[in-house]
Amino acid sequence: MDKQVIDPEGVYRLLLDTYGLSGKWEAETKWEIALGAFLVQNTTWHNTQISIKKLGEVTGLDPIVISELTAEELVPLIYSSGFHSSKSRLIFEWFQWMKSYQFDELAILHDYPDEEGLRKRLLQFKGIGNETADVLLLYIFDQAVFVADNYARKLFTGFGLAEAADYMSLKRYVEERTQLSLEEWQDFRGQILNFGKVFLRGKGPHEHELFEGYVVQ
DNA sequence: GGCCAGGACACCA
DNA sequence: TGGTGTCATGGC
Repeated sequence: MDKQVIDPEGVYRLLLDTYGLSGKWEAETKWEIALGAFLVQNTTWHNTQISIKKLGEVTGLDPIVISELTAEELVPLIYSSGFHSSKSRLIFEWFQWMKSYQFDELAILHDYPDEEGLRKRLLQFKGIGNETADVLLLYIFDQAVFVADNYARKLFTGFGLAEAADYMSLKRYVEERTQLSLEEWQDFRGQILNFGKVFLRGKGPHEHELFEGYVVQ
């Protein structure tokens, strides 16, 4: 039984056709998305939501109000999503940085016109690594990038792609072979999360039926 | 009661 | 460059 060869964009279409779920990030503002991206690190979305709710009760998720809190004042608000020491510091640093640009991401894009330069700047924050940097580029700065997180690597590993073993290798592989609109890139990320949470669960990538008929090249 | 979740980082060889 | 310990809460 020969497997059908598909490219990374084909994987996106396959997820859409197979499961038909929405990949949209449910958030009111980009501030909420950034907070979610920081707080969810190595934590469940459930615990993240508890923190965001508490932050919302105190600050209204207003970036100006948040930027006036110290890292110490942030700790009890984000306690339930774990790693409160490092995450509170990161949130503090992030909103101070945004404040220095009058909370205007377009002003940041003006200073960092190329995606690589902005990505390097994001990686300078302690607490922002490859995955969070790409999430910020994708949802805050509207850059067409691929987030090669653990679920993405499991997904592409399941399709037999050797590059999926390494974050940057998979990111480059997918980006070089895929032409999507910004909204589709954002949806792609959401589709992969849905796949990981809802369909992969505890299964290893090779145990999922989706992988039986296809290989990615 | 151990294990892990939508990571990142410091330290080590 | 690659492997390992650490940070921490909440749900199962």
